[in-house]
Amino acid sequence: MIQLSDSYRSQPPDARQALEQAEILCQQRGTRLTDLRRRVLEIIWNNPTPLGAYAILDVLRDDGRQGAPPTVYRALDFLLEQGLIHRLASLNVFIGCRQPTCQHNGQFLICRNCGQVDELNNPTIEHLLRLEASARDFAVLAQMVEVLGHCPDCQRGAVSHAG
Amino acid sequence: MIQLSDSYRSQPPDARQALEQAEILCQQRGTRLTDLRRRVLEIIWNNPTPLGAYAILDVLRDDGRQGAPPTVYRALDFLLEQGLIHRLASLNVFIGCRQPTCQHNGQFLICRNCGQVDELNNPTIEHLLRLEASARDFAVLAQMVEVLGHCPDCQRGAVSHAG
DNA sequence: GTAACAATTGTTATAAGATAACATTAATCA
DNA sequence: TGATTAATGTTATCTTATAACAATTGTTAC
Repeated sequence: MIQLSDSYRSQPPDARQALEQAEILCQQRGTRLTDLRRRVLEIIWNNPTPLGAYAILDVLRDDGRQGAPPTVYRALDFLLEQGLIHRLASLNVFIGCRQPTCQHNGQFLICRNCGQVDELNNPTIEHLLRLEASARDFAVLAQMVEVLGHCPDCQRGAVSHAG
Repeated sequence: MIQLSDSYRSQPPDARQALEQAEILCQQRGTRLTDLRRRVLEIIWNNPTPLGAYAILDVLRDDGRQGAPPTVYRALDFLLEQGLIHRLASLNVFIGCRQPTCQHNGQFLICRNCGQVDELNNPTIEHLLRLEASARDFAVLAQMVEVLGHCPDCQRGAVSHAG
């Protein structure tokens, strides 16, 4: 009997809630969620699909903020360190983490058509990878599990593409 | 009882053998393994660690060949299509496939220190991912599973870094 | 409060990875 | 052989990411 992981796409991402949680987490950890960092996190959560660094920069500039690539990348580095966002290496984009309280890597279903991403958290997969690694004396720092394909909507012929 | 996958690092990669097999596969499929494509595959296999596109281009130029980025990327696209190489998205590098005859995605243990990569093939992980996907009506095109960490040698304090 | 120090952000420049568009050459086939 | 397709050459450009240093802001000791 195989247990599937919880799904998170069904719970629509809530930017406000994510920001509140981030605030609390950073306070607990003694790290500083500055204006810039909070705003970057908010931009990521507000978008229906994950954004690249330069797309985030564009929004910051629309805000009237100054900024160059390092501005964004530094904020992203902080958010990654705090486990508040994930980076999807196959698309070079960033997505808000649905469960920032627990250390995890997550697995992602990425739609190539519309860019929508579903974050899973199947502990068996994570466990199996750790098992394979330790059987080879390999010390794991991070796992990247990304599944590329087509989401249900796009299979049905929806034509909206990622913005 | 969990079954671990075969390991491939123990079998040292053999460029000549890989090229022979590629030749046969392309012949069977009616695709053309041209001089350029064969040479790119050979360059990838000859290197102990996976190479990026521009590193491959450098070697081609050392050969005395003409070439620009598209030259390499087109050859890489062909080799990817034929399943003769894999692309590691977390490092933007390319590695020869140890079992090009069967359709698979593979899992990779990538050493952040020395760049060595071990290709696994744990069918359970692949199966679990397909299961998770189909439970969400997600149509899978490709899986990307990459584990970043430190290989046994580098844990023991070997200091050689990726070239 | 203020000086000293650390952390964050601003700024310029550039590195690294990838592709678009079109010209040229090589292979295949009627 | 000429027409057609596939592959490669070539130039330019786009996207992603980081290095290096300056300016600003926050924090702490006094």
